[in-house]
Amino acid sequence: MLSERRLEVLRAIVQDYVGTEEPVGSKALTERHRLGVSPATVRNDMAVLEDEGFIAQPHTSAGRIPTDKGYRLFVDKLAGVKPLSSPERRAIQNFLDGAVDLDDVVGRTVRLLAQLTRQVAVVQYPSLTRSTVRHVELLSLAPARLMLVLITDTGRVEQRMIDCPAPFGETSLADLRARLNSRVVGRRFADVPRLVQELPESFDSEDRGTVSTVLSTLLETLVEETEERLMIGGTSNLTRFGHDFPVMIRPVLEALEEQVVLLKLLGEATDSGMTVRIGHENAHEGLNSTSVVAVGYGSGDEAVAKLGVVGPTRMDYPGTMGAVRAVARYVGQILAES
Amino acid sequence: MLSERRLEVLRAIVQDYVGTEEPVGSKALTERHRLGVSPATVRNDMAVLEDEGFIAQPHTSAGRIPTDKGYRLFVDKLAGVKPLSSPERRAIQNFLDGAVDLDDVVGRTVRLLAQLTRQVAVVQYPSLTRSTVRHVELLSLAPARLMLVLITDTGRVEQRMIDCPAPFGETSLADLRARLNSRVVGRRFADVPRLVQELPESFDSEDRGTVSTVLSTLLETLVEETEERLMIGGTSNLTRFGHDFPVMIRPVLEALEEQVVLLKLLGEATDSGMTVRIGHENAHEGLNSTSVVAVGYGSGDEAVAKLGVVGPTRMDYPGTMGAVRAVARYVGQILAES
DNA sequence: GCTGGCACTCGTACGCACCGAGTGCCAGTC
DNA sequence: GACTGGCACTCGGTGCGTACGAGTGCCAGC
Repeated sequence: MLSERRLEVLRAIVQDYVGTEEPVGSKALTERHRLGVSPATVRNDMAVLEDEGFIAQPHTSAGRIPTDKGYRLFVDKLAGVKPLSSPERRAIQNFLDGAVDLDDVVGRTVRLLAQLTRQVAVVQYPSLTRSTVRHVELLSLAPARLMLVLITDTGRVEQRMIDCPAPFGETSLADLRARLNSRVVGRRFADVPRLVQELPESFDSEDRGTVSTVLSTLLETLVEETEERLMIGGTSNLTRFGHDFPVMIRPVLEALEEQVVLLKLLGEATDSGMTVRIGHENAHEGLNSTSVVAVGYGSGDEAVAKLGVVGPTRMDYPGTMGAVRAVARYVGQILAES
Repeated sequence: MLSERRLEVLRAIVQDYVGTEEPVGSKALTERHRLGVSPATVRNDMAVLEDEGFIAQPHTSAGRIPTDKGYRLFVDKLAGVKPLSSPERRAIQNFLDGAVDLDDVVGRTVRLLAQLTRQVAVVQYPSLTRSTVRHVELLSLAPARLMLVLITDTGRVEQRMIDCPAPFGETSLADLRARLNSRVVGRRFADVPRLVQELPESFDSEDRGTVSTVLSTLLETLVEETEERLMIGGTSNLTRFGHDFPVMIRPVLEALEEQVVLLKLLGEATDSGMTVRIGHENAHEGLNSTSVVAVGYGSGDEAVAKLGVVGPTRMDYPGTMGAVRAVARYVGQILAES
């Protein structure tokens, strides 16, 4: 186990490196932090920290920089989450309150996060799996062509075309619409399949085919749309990545374009509490020199989706975590209100 | 007026520079192109071209590179639009055919364009102004709370909540829904205001307030949503920008994040035909070292939206223009079918 | 009007010396 | 035993001078 002072040295190294973006040496450390010991002692501590793999030297005769493992220890043990200032909180609330619909909420959230953290922000649209149904609408576009519109409690709307096996009268349509809604409105998506299972049986045999088609389209929509959408922003912050950035930035931009990668990234975050993945802890290779801070957010107690930021491993973890957590909370509130 | 050969020299310079990304000298030119004259003659021609402002030297004793004005002449007079190969055409069609809904069409288009041109692609969602109404749906969520859903012929769906001044019965609702649809379905958005103008008068006085509210919400939606959405992709292609790219890329990424800027950019493109804006021809400062190739696309004869790419001024104009034009055509077809 | 020749420019690459931040180690001190 | 001051050493970065060569402009000659 590392002594208290050595941890203190590690903390100081992380803080200085994050601030200056330059390898930090023993002398500078003692000058900028009241460690109460001489540079020589700090050097000894650094040697130990390096042996343990928490810091490294880019080359001999240079200062030390934290390794992924060093950041990990810093995040887990040495740093808390820095709460936002109250002006910041107010600004968040004001900014999010102006949103008019779900797209707008997500869009504003992305911009907000990117601005607060000066990093790339990723926000997942509220997931359908945990949402409930607000309304199902059926429209007749042509005698044998219907449109199914599904509205969720989070304000999301999905629509699908349906080609019916047989013409379907307005009365039957109204009937189906009413029965469908009475069964599923207010229910969770996960429960819908069970709830509509026996619906076709109560219809005339001539309509049964269409009813089945409608239901299977509905179920398909539920499943397909669980494949989530997301929005990203603040990519210009990548230019602040570092000196050797041209080579770093490419794979990151590429990873950010792969929605699948990002969804997996957010998906890996644990459901409750904040997840921080540092450097090589990220499964995707292109993100090996980035850290991801993610957290779930939701309209109620439960998380319906996740949001987070992607930035260089050399980031201000306490500040970033504070911003991410605060934004997630406010977005949750906004969703609950609407 | 420039002689035929001088134009030929300019064309050769543009082609070589686009290919090599290096200033091109007189000797190299004569070697790579059959100009039929000696380097010395080419040098004279180059001096003239430089006087006229078509090419420039980064520094004395370096080759020449085209100026914005040079590219302009190249695009206008010296180069055509390079048609895609038929395998490419087939690939486009196959790729776009798999789309399931509007979001998917736009998403696929962006990826396709980015991949074909190896540049940043921008696709505007089909505009509502020129679309027609496929259906208007009204749902009663609570006694005095309605939801308005507007479905366009391009497959776009917009929804709005409405708080009614007074409770609104199911019968009245059905009545309003029917009358509304009979008036506006198949009509262009621009015509809707006129068509629904006198609708409230035919309702009982107690319902009239609600009807007016509904109509004004509908009109609002039409107007507000004319503020278009768009999707961008292929930003990782920016890394291929050039050597001095860190300093170039930042303002470009920033510009790309400003939807307003992009919309203006596409908006400036003329309605019919392809628009190419080169370097400083772009109003936005951050895009002064990029060129924008944009074209309108639509489901019928008329353009409903625009798409295009943003890349370095040093781009393969004929190829890019070919790809943009081809993609726009196929997207138009897809939209017309659905 | 085109061409070959020639002097000139200037950016780049390379070698080299110097500087200084930072280290590791060791002997001395509390 | 832990800390400190001192010291030799390493090595990347910087500045400078030189050599090189691509490319130019100009001019005389065909």
